[in-house]
Amino acid sequence: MKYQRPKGTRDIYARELKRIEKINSLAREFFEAGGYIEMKTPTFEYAELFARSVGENTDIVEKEMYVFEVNKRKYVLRPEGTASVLRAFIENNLSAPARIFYIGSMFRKERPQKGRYREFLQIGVELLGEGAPFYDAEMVEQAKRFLDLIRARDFTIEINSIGCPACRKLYQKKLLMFLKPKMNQVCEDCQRRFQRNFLRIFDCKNETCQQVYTDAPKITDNLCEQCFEHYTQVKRFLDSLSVQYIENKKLVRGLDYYTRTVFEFKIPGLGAQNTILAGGRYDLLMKQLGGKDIPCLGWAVGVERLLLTLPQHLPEIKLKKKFFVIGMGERFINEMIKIRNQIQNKDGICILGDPDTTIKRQLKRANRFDTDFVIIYGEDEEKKGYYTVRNMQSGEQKPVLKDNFPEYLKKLL
RNA sequence: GUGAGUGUAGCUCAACUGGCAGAGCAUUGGACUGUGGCUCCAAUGGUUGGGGGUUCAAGUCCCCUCACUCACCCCA
Repeated sequence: MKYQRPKGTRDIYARELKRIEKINSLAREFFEAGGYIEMKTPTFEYAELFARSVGENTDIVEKEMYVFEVNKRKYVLRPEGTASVLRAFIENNLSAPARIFYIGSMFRKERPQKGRYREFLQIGVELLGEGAPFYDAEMVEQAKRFLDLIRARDFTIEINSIGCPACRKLYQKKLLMFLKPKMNQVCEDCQRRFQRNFLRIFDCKNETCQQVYTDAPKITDNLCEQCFEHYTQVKRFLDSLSVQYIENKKLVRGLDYYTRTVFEFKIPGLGAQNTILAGGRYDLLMKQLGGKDIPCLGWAVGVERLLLTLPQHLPEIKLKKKFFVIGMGERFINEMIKIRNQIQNKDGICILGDPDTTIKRQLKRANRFDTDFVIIYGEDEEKKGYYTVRNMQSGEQKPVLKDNFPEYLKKLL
């Protein structure tokens, strides 16, 4: 094999592509009905943008971005959508509150595994300029409705509050006091995590680490008064909205910019990558990127992971009927074309057989193409002025007068 | 970046302790000259991922390398 696609990328075609397009179009309708506008931001951005938003010392920035340099300027293929949307919001002087959604490829240079690619599709939404707890709850409810719409099943909703920098600072001290004597019991990764992004230790998959953390103080129980009040109200609104959720005090986020409410939607049976949708509040990011000091929140869903969880036939895709035109000799070409055009104009799928070959061979082709109906045209048909229409499933076959064919077609389609 | 597993025909996979590289499906042709699927017969199809080594002999053992898969890190 001479050429191969780059590691972690996919060639998407036929049914798979149709399913993705279907999800995308459902998403568009869904978000537009909710008053959101679609935004397309560039696939690449200046590298600084993500260092500042996602976090200087997250792995995404340190080792997972596709960085390239042109004329001494550093660019990256975007690893996520939020930073770009905020940048665009600021740069285009949009007014808050703004409701924006996006659909597009993101890029991360990770080792691929199940449900993980180096180029992957995300659908995301951002609600810029709303700080009230009602909107936290509404976004969770919106995410749930979206998954319901595309008929994802068996997902669980986990929520938590990771507070603001003020409560986190006090909490960090408390956690350190608890963990200091136990540091030698946790894995190397956790020791490193504690230095860089200390909340992430709760994400560790190591069981002995988790045992240590079970008794550790949680950020959720150490929120400042305002954050606590906010979180309480978010949960109250979720109850009013009849959203079933699990409160997971160990739930944290990998990106640096999150504050207060965070949530993840998980589905079992996906291997290690069981989070299909995630989001939360990021009240400080807008200002950090040079915009006004306004609170924001959002979520994003990984399309590939989503598709892994949906049964093959979902989302429903209307199948067009397939036709195959058999001509019994080159001199029937014009009539074959005429038949084909009639079918295609009425939104049917139609391909032509090679009139130089036998009817047997053409039928075989038609069969392999998974044809619904075959139209046969040859000397007999010419003489008597009809088309022979063969139903490939039942094998039934009958002559249809040329004049009646458009009418007959309508019934078949 | 780290670890484990797997690479044999277009696809799915066999091949004992190192001893002639095979089967099913698919493809092509025929049985069957304007009628596909089913059946039967036959044919085509291979640098065993690549390179090196050990050996009389390597798909099999050793080393290197590439790719894929899963997991870790990280994350949707």
